[in-house]
Amino acid sequence: MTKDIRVRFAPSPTGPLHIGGVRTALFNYLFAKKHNGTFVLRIEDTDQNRYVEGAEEYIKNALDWCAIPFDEGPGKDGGFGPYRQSERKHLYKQYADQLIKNGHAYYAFDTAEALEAHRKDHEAKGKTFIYNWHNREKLTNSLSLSEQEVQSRLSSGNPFVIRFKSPKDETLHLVDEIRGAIQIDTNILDDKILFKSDGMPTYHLANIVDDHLMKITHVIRGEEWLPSLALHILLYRALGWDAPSFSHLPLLLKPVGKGKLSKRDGDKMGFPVFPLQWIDPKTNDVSSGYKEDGYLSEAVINMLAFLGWNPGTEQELFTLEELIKEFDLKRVHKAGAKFDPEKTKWFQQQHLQRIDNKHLAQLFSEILRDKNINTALHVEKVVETVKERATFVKDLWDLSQFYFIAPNHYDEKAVKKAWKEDTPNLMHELTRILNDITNFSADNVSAIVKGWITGKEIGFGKIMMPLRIALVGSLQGPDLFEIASLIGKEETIRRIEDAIEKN
RNA sequence: GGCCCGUUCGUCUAUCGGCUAGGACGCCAGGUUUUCAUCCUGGUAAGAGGGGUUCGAUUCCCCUACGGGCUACCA
Repeated sequence: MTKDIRVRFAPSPTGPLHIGGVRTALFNYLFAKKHNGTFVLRIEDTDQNRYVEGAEEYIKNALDWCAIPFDEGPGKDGGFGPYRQSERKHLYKQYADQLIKNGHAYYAFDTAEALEAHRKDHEAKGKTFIYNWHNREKLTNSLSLSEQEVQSRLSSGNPFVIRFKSPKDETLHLVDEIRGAIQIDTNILDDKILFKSDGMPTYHLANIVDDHLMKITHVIRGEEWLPSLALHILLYRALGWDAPSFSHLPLLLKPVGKGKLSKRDGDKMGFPVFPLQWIDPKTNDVSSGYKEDGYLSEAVINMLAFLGWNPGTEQELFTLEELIKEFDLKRVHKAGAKFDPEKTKWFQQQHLQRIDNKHLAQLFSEILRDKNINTALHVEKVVETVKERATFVKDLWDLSQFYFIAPNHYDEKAVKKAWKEDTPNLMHELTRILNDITNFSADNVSAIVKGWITGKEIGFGKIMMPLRIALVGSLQGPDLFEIASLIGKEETIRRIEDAIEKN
């Protein structure tokens, strides 16, 4: 029997979940579902100073909207809870103690000011201060101080941290599932703090302890963690635990310029960087979200999946189910990807087209309701005629409002181009023709009107263009006979008479 | 500065030693739509540079350049 696959998404509740975080969550989700595994959400709130009200709720709502729900997490215990690190606080200290006992960690009493002074000092000499074998003996810790001194400091309440004792002169052979073998010389590692003076573990300790306790088999996270991989592997070894497999995802970069994608890029270029809208609780600043901007979650997910991954075929349009079926970590690209808002729109447009007319009509009806449009028209038919030109559901209104509201003004350029001196007479004649039609289907009206035009031996444009102006108000829109048929004979004739009067 | 990761059209990417380097977005042109948009067809455009290895390198190795990340009692 193979081990059950368990993955986790472990965001820090320091603000709204960024689209890059959603991508990380998505890849974890896809991997888990592909292998019938479990997707765990763990809230990494060990830094109390950076905690932001509402951030956890936002994360959950975002995953919800994206339709990538977690199987286990806060409020959904699967036997490995609690899932907030702040609620697991009591668990970590014992492991830090164990590491001290085994000689893999030590107490350090250096103040932040003292360390800062060391850094400045080294910098002035053109060197980099690293708290490790180079100088740990010269600093204030349980390796340099006598045992009595350490005991007295501890019992007198002297603030301390616990640092990992990085091994000397060793070459680590690490494996990343996406990047392959990586070698690290342990001499360049610093003695990272595992346990803070406020009684909380740092990310490094909490992460390893929780991943172990929660039986995580595959760690899939952002590339910013790659430099910490050596430390993490060393921690597993020091604790005597088997390490999970690691995959580091490439980062999402700015559409233009240098660096990774940030909130400011979205503000500057006018595209959302967050799945859901976020209102900063302190400043009341509003950051736009894909949902509120009218994007379908399917489109956003599809777009995100293709940032750093591809199925190796030429298919680009995927449903979530298809993504699960095709997903493979081995096909994740290594290099960072520049975010492209234009392509996102394309995915949106494509996914909108895939919604069936009935469902789309339902979505559109909500907009009509908001606009107080009470219509006897068959909304599904309306949607059918304009759908293909829409990217967002909200586009449907601009594209089809003439169905519901007769034109109250006529596009000037169009009138100038198509409304000639003889037009009123022709339009009058047309109303008489239309009035005699009993079967007002698009096909029938089309056949009769076209036959009439042909018989008169005048250009189609002389009739079709003014008719379009009369029905739509401008020279655009779907097939004219479809429109006429949908709004019906009486309304069609009324609009033509209106146009004659007003032009 | 140090360490790690990366580098194919403007952008996202395919290619796992044989390439006329394929697809998608964007852009341009033509066609369909007797309108506009959609749509269809076509076009534009790429292996960072230099050394090796090899009969043959985009593909393997090295160097340089460039890009990215990390270098906190943040995650």
